[in-house]
Amino acid sequence: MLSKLRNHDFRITPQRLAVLRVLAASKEHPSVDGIYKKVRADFPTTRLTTIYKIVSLLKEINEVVELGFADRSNRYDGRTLYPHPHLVCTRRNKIVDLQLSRLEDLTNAIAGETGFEIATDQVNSFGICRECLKKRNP
Amino acid sequence: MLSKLRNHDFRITPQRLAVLRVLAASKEHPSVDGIYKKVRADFPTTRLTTIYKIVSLLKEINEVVELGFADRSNRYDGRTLYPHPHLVCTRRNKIVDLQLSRLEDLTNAIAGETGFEIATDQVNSFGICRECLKKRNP
DNA sequence: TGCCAAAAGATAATCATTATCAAGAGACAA
DNA sequence: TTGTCTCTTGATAATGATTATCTTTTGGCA
Repeated sequence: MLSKLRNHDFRITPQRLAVLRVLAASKEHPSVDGIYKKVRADFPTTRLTTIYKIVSLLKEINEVVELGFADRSNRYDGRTLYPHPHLVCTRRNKIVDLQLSRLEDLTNAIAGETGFEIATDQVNSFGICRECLKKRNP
Repeated sequence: MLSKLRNHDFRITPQRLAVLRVLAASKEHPSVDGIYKKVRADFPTTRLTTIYKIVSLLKEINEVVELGFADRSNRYDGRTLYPHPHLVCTRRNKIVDLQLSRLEDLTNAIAGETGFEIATDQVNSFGICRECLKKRNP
């Protein structure tokens, strides 16, 4: 993953490595602030503004996928680098990845019907996950 | 549409009527600021903060659907009051509605496979629309 | 017509994100 | 290994959308 940084003539810094490490280890789609808090555990001098710059950089070279929501709580996925559906549990505020081949079919159908050249997709479902449903209805 | 306002014991004000009128007439999914500018044409004393309150109210009673994007440019749809896919042309920054029965199938499939109780969906595709493609490749 | 709760207006605060610029540090050459 | 140069970080301020607070106004009903 840092080979991509090298290829683009970006310098390898401890902060960038730390962000990459956090992203690679985070299944929960952290926010910029979430990444920041984890990076600070190892590098207490790091500033939030630096995390923003690194994330923005990774976005540019497609090493991270940005998930945007209406409440402007952007989250980042550094593990699955192509568009894929997400399930958002609104009770726990948890985001789960979803592998769904049908998404590709859907995208192709949309492109075919409309003549759109589709660059990326955003497919999110909001609701309550199985675990939370169980807790409510024992 | 204002019957819904009455049902909820909300007062009918000129500003609310104006916002409803703008939403009903707008196919282009305006932002809060866009609504504001149009309302001001008729009611120059209206403030942006008022539009925010009205839109937030309409969101609560499901008279408007909020479309959230990663660049936190929220847009509002007052014409199609159930979740539906959108096509975003990133060149013109235009948003087009999409009628697609497959979306319901997709939602049902997701719910079935994961045990999620899905409340709402967000399906957006980003790319370049047919018209813009034509302009680029004459 | 008058009352009163609700809504609009005015203003300030908040919060995520971006911009600016000086200080610090990768990476490469000598 | 050191020096240098440019890119990156850190520190700080600015921006822009949204929300909160409080006062004034007004819709709806007696």
